[in-house]
Amino acid sequence: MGEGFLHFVHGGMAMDERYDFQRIEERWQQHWLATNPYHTVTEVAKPKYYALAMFPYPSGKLHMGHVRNYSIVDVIARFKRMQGFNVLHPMGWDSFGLPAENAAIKNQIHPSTWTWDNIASMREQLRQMGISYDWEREVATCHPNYYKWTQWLFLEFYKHGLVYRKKAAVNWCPSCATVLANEQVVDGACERCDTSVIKKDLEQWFFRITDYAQVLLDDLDKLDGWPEKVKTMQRNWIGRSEGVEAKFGMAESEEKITVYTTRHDTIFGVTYLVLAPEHPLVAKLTQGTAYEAAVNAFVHKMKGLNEITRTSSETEKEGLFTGAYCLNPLTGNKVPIWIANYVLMDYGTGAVMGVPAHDERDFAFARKYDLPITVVIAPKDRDLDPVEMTDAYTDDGVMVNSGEFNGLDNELAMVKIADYMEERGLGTRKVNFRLRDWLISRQRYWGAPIPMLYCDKCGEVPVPEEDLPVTLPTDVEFRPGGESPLKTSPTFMEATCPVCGGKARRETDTMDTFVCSSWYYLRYCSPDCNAKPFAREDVDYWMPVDQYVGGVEHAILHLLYSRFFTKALYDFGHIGVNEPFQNLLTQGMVCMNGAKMSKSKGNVVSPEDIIAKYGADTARLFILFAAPPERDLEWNEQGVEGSYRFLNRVWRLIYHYAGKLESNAGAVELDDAARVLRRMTHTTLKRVTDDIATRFNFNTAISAIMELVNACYVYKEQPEQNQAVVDEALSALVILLSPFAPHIAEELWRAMGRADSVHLQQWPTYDPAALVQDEITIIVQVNGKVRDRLTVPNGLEAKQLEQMALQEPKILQHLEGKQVVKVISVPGKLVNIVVK
RNA sequence: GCCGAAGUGGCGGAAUAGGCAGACGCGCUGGUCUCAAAAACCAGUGGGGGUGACUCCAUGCCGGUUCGACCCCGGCCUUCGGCACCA
Repeated sequence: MGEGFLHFVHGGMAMDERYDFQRIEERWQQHWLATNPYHTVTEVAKPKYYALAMFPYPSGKLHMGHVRNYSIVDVIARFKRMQGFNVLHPMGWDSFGLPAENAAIKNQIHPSTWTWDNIASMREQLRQMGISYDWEREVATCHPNYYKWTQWLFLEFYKHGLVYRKKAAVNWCPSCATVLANEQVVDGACERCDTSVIKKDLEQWFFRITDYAQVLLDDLDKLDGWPEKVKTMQRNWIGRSEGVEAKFGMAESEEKITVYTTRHDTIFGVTYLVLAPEHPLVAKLTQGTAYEAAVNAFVHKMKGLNEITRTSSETEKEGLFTGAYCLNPLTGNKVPIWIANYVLMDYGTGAVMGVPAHDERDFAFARKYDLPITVVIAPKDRDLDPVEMTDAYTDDGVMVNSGEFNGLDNELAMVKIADYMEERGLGTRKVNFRLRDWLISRQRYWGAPIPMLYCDKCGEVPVPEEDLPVTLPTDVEFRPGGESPLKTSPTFMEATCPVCGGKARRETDTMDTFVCSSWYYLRYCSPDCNAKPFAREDVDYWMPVDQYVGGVEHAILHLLYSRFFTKALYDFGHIGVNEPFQNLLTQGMVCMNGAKMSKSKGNVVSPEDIIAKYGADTARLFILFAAPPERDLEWNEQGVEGSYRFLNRVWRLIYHYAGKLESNAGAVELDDAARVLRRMTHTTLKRVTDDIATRFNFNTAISAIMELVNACYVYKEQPEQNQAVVDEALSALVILLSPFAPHIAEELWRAMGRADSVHLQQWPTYDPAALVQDEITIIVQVNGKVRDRLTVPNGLEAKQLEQMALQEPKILQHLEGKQVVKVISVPGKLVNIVVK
């Protein structure tokens, strides 16, 4: 046989007959804790690999979703490490946030105490999982050494004009008593607590993410390693559209109303115009008219409605005529101005034109209020009669009733009309985005304080860099209410203006926790850096993250904000990459009885219990075996027992051989059984390597390892066994198992007499020569149906196979009375005989 | 409504490039061992028909391409996820 990459088993550590997972896991966890074998440093000469799981909020308890997430990344990290990469695999805590503060109010415990206690217990649980983290890089966003730099970055964005303060109608969650970003409002409700969100007019801080809308959209095309689903969701969220802002002059004044439309080819068909109830012109148009009272009542009613009912497409369209008219810029026709619930003030211009013939929503509205319908685009195959129409016609067609544009395809008219309007000052082309600026102010205590001051003389003043961090005061009261608890701290509020030296007032709002999590992957590169948020040389080496893994629930929020941060920091010249995450894997949920595991559904299985009962290796193995990573996973305790049984089976196999295999005295001719086992060893090496490296299909990788174990058991029954072949198989087995079940693999490795760690081994490569089979099975089909199997020498050519197939008695039976039309012969695979 | 993903045994899932459908595991059935049980080990396990060698059916449904389709194309159905008055 070949020289083989492995040595022989000759007794190592004494081995228990029983697989005592508790003792084993504890032993190696202690060892890893003491030696931190996964500590990594920047080594420019070595190829790097940055493996990252989304860091958790420290709720205090690990759940199965965490276990799955971290197990997946750990396999990748261990695999890459064994392949010779310098692997960065850090862990930390997204540790600011509301639950800590709610606990403070409820239990009279300080958020800081609550949080750090939780971190301690979760860190312990992670250690019990045996994940290969570099614990020296641990970060916590609530630590002053971290949030100092969050504040520094805020000021950096401020300096570059990407942070501003404005008064705006913002989303307010009455239950959380704070404002929310658009992204945190789901179906008009708070994404945390599901309470209906209301609008409040407040002075708030914003990040100018809209400046990056176009590049955030464009660069999605570069992210080949991201799931299409996530990119689609981001594209959707950014919501780019191209259209025209058209100016409608008033019939009886000099006012102009600007509307935004993407269907300027239909402007000739405008029969009414609608303003958002909040539109500033509404009051002006109706003041002192007969319509004023009714319109005011309508506007008042709309303001009282919450976000859900107001923006749901289920909601009946409701509107009211204002009594005013404007003029169609293309036809000069008088157009009535309405207000309606479905027009939103914060998109476009807050005013839309109504073209019932070619827009579903306008059609419904026009039918309801009996507004005229003018057809301006005709389908090629029929005529449209406004009276007969039951639906708007929204497809392409030929222009009609459109003056000089009649007869053109509407797509061409789109261009011509835009040109026409621009030439005459009737409108301008405009690109619009649905993405809004990111509101980051939170009226809560447990967050990074926004480092700004207000001076009566100098106005808004940033806290100087040398005064950072602005630390959270401890003399605050926690009580439910709408004001930041920081306002209850006298020592915090009062400050000195760094510009004039006079009295200044501190900003009391804290930052959205998504700000903290938008750059933590950079801090991991140089967690101890004191002069900057991160050291340039470290970031240059480690970034981008090679593989990021987390739940799809962050598809927009965290992933979009992080991309924005990376791009901005790139533009400021602080980092050399403009996308943070090269490859993204969105793992599926952990379910039980068909529903996502959750407290509210009462179908939760605690990782602690599973680890206590079966051990971490079993838990990891099952969770990786039960489904591929992207797919939802159905938890099944019997499946867990299966994984536990498998580890026991491996244990007994090694136990059987440990100390009994002796050094082989040179090359021996292998018999059939030994050759089969050796081939199995090498096909398994290939399969497992491919499954991990190219597809992250850990479930099939584990299946392959199981098959190798089964093959070893079969070979164990051989009276004459080739010890070198067995040793090679067992060594491969333990190495292949090591990323999945690190504790037992280490224990077995040592029991096999190895002095060094299995986790420090080089990932083995397979011997292609060992895969070669002398004889292979060829299937023989007649009309595509399998009729026979032939065992033939490997390497026969098509013609030879065909001849052999045509001589088989079984095949001849099927050919009887038929005529052979054609024979397809694929060497190494099959022969298909087509008959009539 | 729009966008996306997925539908394969009793269950979780395999089939990597269009070539043996159901790997691996769970469950179940039978057996060995045992006073007995558990564990472990061995055998079987998609459905129908046949004593049998065998044979027919089968990857949500209908059609197509192909010597050959779980896989490619067209049309539907169902489930899940996202978006949802964005002008």
